[in-house]
Amino acid sequence: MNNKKSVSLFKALGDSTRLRIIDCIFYEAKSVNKISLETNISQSAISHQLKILRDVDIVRFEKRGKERNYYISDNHIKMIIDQVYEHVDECR
Amino acid sequence: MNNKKSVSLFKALGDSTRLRIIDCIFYEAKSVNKISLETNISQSAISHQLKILRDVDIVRFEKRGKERNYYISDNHIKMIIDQVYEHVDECR
DNA sequence: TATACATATGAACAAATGCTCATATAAGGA
DNA sequence: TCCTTATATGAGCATTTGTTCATATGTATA
Repeated sequence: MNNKKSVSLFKALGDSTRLRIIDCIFYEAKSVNKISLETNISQSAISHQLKILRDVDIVRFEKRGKERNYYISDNHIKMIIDQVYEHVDECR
Repeated sequence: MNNKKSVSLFKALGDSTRLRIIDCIFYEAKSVNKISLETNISQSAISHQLKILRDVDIVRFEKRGKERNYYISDNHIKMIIDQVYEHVDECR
């Protein structure tokens, strides 16, 4: 039927918390704790939302001791997000 | 705060029904009825969802008699959607 | 103006979503 | 091994979302 993966991808991006997380790690990988501190969103909420972002492969992590450093999976995703930001900026 | 407009845009795209509507009118404007017939989604549901797409300016319409011919607002939006389709196709 | 067709809209309801709180798991250091 | 720090996860709950059904609005034509 309709492209399920695209829906999931858009859905994952269509949430304020998740977009804030994405912004937060857009240019450098960060631990869950750091994301939580910088965004002022609870650790639990961050973890829950990171799982959703992981599931659609928007983010991945690298282990570093007991930390997990999350980053945006690839540049294509970044480009798409950038395009949307550009688009909404243009429109006014 | 976080870019509300981007969230709304992604959210609007993150629904199966709405993406089917978008696919349906991607290359040519169509009336609500035609969209309803081609997608096999009720007229009411189409109307409700078109409102959401209108609100974030993903679609617009042109009156043509008693019909309203809906189309994708601009090419930037189309490009973004295309990019996502491309992206999910690549990933497998 | 009356009728028919096209579209929009409100209410109601079920399903999905996101948060918090409590707790589990994982991993490094004493 | 025990403790501490970092992260994940499940349950519960309130909110949001998408659908249907019924009806309203809008517009052309007889």
